[in-house]
Amino acid sequence: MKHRAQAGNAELESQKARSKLEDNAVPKVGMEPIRRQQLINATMTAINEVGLADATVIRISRHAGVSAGIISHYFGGKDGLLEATMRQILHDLGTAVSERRRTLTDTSPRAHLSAIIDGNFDSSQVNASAARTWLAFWASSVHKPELQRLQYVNDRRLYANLCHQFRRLMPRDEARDCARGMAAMIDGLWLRGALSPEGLDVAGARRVALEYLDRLIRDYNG
Amino acid sequence: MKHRAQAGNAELESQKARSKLEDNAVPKVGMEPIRRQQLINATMTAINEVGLADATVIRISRHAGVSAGIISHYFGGKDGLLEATMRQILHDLGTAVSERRRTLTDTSPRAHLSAIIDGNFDSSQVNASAARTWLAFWASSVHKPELQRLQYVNDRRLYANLCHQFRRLMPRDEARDCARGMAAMIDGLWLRGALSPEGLDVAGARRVALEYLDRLIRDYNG
DNA sequence: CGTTTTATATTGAACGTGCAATCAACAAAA
DNA sequence: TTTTGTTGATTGCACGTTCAATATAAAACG
Repeated sequence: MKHRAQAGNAELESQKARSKLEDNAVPKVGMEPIRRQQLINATMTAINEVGLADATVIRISRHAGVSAGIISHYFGGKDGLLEATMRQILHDLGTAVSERRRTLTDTSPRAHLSAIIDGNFDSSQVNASAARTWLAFWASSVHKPELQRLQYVNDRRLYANLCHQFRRLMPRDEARDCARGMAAMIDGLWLRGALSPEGLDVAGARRVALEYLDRLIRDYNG
Repeated sequence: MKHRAQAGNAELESQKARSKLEDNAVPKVGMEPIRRQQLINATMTAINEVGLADATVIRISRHAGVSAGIISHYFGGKDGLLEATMRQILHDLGTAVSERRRTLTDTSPRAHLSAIIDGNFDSSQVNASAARTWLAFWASSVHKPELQRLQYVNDRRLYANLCHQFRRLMPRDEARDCARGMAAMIDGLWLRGALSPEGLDVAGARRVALEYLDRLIRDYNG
């Protein structure tokens, strides 16, 4: 398992350096996890470059350095790849958040809440590829039940986490509004970052979000 | 001018009632503004129904009760129609905001700011068609220069309006952060409303946004 | 007033393009 | 020999655009 993962990383790192000939000449076994990861990364790269509408299977597979047929082979089709890509992004977000919360020494509500905020602005999330892919999935999830389900689960998790921490500080109804507001603030900063040609100003976004957090809890806890 | 506009409304209102035969039998002059509006409305309806990716010219034109060729005739092509649709939405938003600010009796910063908030949650903006069309354009504006330009202008206008009002209450740097935060809050509530299957809870969104506003200005002005 | 001419409005079949998916063929590893 | 990995030409389909054809409204004319 460890070895395979390392081999995968090595493959990925040298992906651009390898020529097509080398690639053709070395069909090894155990490629599936490597290829899947390559294709997911290539999908984000392609969406960042030309948008979801023009991210064709040929374009994506070229970015991954493989042929187009591979996508159907490993993901059953383009839709499967897009779904896997969204899963990856959601998974990375979940990891970024829970990792920060796990390593907290301070267990106060404020500490948890700021860890949630920081996790949402983690570098794995705010780079141009991830941000624009997020945005594309937001838009298309509205009309694709499977993506909608993924988006909904993620959304509820963020809200529930926020609500639970605010609940430690204030009555239920107030906590609900605070969680609503905080979730909207995070998504809004995110959205504006994805739309901005310069990308998200992480420091600025964190400052605004944390200041909002402090205003929300000022009346209840220092 | 007045007559033509009224004829246009009459056309629009009876749009669904008229049969194709009637339609074919009555090619009148002065149809351009009517058709343009019909097609823009049909575009939003189609995007609401199946998303931007599946909003084909045939689907849109069927919604408008005309043939597909008309789109190229009046808008030069599908892209022209999409651009005109985004322009319409931005125009409606601008109108909703400036109308509320124009009729203010109270000229305090808080009154202006809450008018801006209310305008952004105006009924012309928060219905499912408009909200989902907004979302679709957000995503595609990233890769289409003309849509990006429109989106950017609108964005700066909101930010500048917010900043100007906050500036009346506090120093420049603080006002900037407040405007940043308020803009993110509005967009975030909007985004979450567009993603939610139940649509935007306008009353709840206004409450959260206004409460945030009051927290921001509490230290400076009652 | 009736008739011809011109301008405007609209259709829908035809066309070319570009896409995702398929699959026969091949290559290396086990 | 079987399993796993990969290619790329082929296929079929759906899309946006074009344009010849048609039909009415308005204008010009006698």
